[in-house]
Amino acid sequence: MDRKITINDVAEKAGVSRQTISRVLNNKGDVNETTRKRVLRIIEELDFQPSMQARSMVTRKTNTIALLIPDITNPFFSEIVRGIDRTVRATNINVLLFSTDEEVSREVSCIQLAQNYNVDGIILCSPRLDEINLRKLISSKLPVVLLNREIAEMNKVYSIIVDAQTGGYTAAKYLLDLGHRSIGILVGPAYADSSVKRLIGYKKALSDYAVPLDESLILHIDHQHDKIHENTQLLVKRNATAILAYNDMTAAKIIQSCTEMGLEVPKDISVIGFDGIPISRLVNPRLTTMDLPLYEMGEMIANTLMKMINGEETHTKLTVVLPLLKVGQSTRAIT
Amino acid sequence: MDRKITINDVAEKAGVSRQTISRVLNNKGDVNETTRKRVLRIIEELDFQPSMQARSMVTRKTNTIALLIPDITNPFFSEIVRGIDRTVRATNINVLLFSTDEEVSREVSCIQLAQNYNVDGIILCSPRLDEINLRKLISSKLPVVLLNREIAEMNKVYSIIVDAQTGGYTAAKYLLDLGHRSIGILVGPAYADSSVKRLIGYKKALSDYAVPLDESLILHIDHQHDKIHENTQLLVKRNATAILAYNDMTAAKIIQSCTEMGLEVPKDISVIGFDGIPISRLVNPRLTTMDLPLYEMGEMIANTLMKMINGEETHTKLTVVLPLLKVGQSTRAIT
DNA sequence: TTGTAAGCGTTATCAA
DNA sequence: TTGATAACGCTTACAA
Repeated sequence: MDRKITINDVAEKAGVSRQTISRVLNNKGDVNETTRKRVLRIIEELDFQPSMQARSMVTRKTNTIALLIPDITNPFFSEIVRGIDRTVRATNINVLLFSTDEEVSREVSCIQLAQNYNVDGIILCSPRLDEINLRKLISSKLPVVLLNREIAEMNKVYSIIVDAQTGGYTAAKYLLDLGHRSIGILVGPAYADSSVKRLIGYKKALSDYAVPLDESLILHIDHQHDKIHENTQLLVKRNATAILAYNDMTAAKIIQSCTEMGLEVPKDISVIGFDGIPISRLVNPRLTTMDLPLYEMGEMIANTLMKMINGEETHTKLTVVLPLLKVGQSTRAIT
Repeated sequence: MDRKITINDVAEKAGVSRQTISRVLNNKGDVNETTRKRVLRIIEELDFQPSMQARSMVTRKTNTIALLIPDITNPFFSEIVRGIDRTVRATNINVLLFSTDEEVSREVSCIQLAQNYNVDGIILCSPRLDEINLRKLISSKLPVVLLNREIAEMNKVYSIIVDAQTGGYTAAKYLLDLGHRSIGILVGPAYADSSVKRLIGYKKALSDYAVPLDESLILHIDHQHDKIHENTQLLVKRNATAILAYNDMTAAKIIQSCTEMGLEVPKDISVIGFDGIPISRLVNPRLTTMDLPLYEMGEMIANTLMKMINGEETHTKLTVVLPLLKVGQSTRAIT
């Protein structure tokens, strides 16, 4: 039964103390060049892998961050995760991934877990987590970055949020400019801040154009059972000439539903997405969407967290990302 | 400066030894019911989070597995990851995610890192990693599961692979049955086993139908700079009436290129995808594709790895997953 | 330039 | 039912 090779095995074989091995490992303190070479050779020979656990215990650094997101298969998140991963990688930090499925109980236990792991920092995307648990987390010494979640009077936390209101406004305004007056909107669950904000923007645009608000054109979808098809049918039945989709994935499904109903996009009905994920360019017709710099958002998140971890003061407490209109072929002027 | 609460703090406050706290924590050994209650209350009060590092050091279990994949934004992987994550979660195991971008040097260092973390097991998807490094990993005591990679005479490892050959054969046969005789194929890089196998299946189908092989219809694409548009143009110029795509994402891009060239899919040209990712149902026209049970593959991978970790003998050393033809609207019979 | 001793926070083992 | 002691593998601080 072969035990794992430890620093002691290396020390013994090299005929030096384990402290010297440690010095070689960490390039710290002076080590005789001959000794260093020999130690390195022996490390290689024995295929010695220093234990991060043991190291963490004394350095109080794990070089690991926790990442809590609802669903890794959602391209919105996976793009951001890629940005985060690529960025932290350069600093030898690794990512512990927790998928939460937006279940609050799971989020709470994942946060606990992350703390058990003594991660150096945590990135949290969780629209539903209650304020009490959120504040508790932030009050701990652990550096925290929030994605799409703001919290008042907490200057120990950094948030990056999408300006959903302006996004909703811009998208609606664009359709209004195209002549649409009956615009349906499919937003996310009502508890999500982004849904609320998106609706405010939408309503503001309508009112700016003196278009009376038709509440029946506002529909909410649930993350789990989305019922896009039913909702699209409803909106069509209610004479919507354009639809603001919850996100690009939803937009693609809406277009599909329209096609199945014998409607052509954008000839018969316009559809506009949100997020600007890679797929938005691949569906047919190419989506008009509110584009977000997802990868770059991941970079910003990671960079800020790393600064916090290193104890550097960050002046930025909040980054607001503005979605930009990217015109594709899923919208057109009404005649 | 508030240190982290340790088991000793709890012990002191509860007026018992730390061993008793440990017993309560692990439900191991007898503890007086009154004591247990008190200890639990104090744990709650102090918000004590046991350190996994310290625990791991003595138990030699980290409850963590490493997951090495090329790219998390690729839906093929993110679906599988979701299956893995959901499955291991039930056993209180967590996932350390390493994105490798298919760079061999990074793969090697990630494997090292995973070992530094003393993970309990590792899931590896790395078509390019050299056999020497791979065998070295497998020879260690660490349980390993390979995705889309077989290795000979190694009965310490479990592989799950897609039957790319049959997949290529079935797809090509389907197109041949539809009357196509000039079938282009876009496969992945030549070093990837899956590309080679896919081509073998494709060629076999052609020969079964006595269709002469036209090498100019076989194109390889690179993971990084895919040049789908150029390749599609080439195939069209060479009079392909159908194209077998590398995967669904590629298929969507091919369709887009065709559209830009003024060709209609499937009227003018048929396109068939591979993998059956969710997007295949959302592009227009809906993709005909070789469908794979990605989520379930993730489950299988996770379950097998957990068995290996628990020291249970697994009779299965290899799972071959058969892609099934799922007819959509991107293909049609030639007249 | 190198070595010795102590300690990180937990569990295992044995004794009480 | 509980406690004392050693051990896990490493780094830090100090001494040689």
